[in-house]
Amino acid sequence: MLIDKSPFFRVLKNDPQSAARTGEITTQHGTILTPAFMPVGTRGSVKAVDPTDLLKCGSQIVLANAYHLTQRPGLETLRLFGGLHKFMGWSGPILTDSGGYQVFSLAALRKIEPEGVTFHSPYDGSVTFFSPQSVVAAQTVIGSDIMMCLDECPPYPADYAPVAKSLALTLDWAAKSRAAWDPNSGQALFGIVQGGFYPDLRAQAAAAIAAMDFPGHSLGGLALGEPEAERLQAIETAREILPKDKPLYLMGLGTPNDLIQGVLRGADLFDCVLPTRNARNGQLFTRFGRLNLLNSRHKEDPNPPDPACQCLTCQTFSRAYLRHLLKNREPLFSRLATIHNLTYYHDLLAGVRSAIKTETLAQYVLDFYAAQKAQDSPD
RNA sequence: GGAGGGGUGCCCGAGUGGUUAAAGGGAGCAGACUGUAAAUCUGCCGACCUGGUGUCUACAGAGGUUCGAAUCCUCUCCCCUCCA
Repeated sequence: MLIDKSPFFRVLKNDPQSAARTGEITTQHGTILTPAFMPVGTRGSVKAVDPTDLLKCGSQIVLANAYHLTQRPGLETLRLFGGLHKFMGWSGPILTDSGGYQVFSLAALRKIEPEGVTFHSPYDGSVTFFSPQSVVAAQTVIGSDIMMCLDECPPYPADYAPVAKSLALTLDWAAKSRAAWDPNSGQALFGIVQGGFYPDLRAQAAAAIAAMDFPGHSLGGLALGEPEAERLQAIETAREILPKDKPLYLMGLGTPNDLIQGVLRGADLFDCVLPTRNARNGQLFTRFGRLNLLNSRHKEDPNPPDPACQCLTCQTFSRAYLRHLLKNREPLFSRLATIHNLTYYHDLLAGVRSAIKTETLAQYVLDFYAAQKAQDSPD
């Protein structure tokens, strides 16, 4: 019997004036409307909120981290529970990062070799070796719907030669990851385009990754301190080379501005710790800029963080009360702030999807910046 | 009534003759945060003036010793513990 199998990715509509598009990614755990933002739940938990909160915020897919999960709780525990979905109580799609970012963020604790990376665990000091193959295997146990290749995320700034050398390693690992992946597993594997901010290296990376025929593509090594112009150039360079019938994921991005600029350059997926981390640190993203609830001017402010926001936090609580919770380290603050920031991020991209469909994206973007400018915003 | 201990900046708390406007916390104020070793980190934090090797005020109060005191001496006020 012939089964009509949905394609992994489908573009529903292209924006006539930019590279932006809206589409859908189909996984075994559900469909993701793109462009989409993925909240970061490194250890199988988006800090401060539970799966019910996530659904209410508009989260369609969450990100977890293969490196951290292998350290704790460990693959045996996850295997016992039948994968991360059941373990964490999230039945929607999951994307796992490989641990490539930890090659960057835990630079003092790892050693890179041609075959892989040796990490000294920040948890207990134990030593673990990660190869491209073992990382695919780990993500298979985790059961993520979208897996990432092990890569090396070079720091910024970096000279040409070391970036070129790093890229060669990442491309070698990508080929090995691709070979270790079972295309019929129901789990997708994305190749990662590195190359720093040298256009020829980015282009070379994009071409090489495209040739390996992954279900989707990621751009790594972004938002490491480089000027925005360089970041956007790197995205455009890769976008021109990568096939447009596959989803493009901008790893680690970003600010609301990064999301808009990414969308305009054809990005479909984003993830970033900013909405969740900054929430816990008292900073809320709103339609009119960032709001630091620590500031004393909110001490007696009866207004919600964002009057136009429909989230639980904005519908129920004042800035003054939220500031009170924050200053007294009440655990409730983290949840309420995270709910708001995630809702804002998801609303921003829901608006983008809608605007692309109605061919009003240009106006949507203009309105976004006009509103952001209404108050001081670092973006 | 007797014996002993103690009073330090908004709060707690180091410091027992000199580089002390006075460690360290906390509070307060501001900033940062981009594939999470982050409910974290950084800066400011006596007052004043144009941020300077500037002026003034300051370690319960008053007086004294000394070139120099939060630090030593005397008295006063207050607090705590134990014995009556």
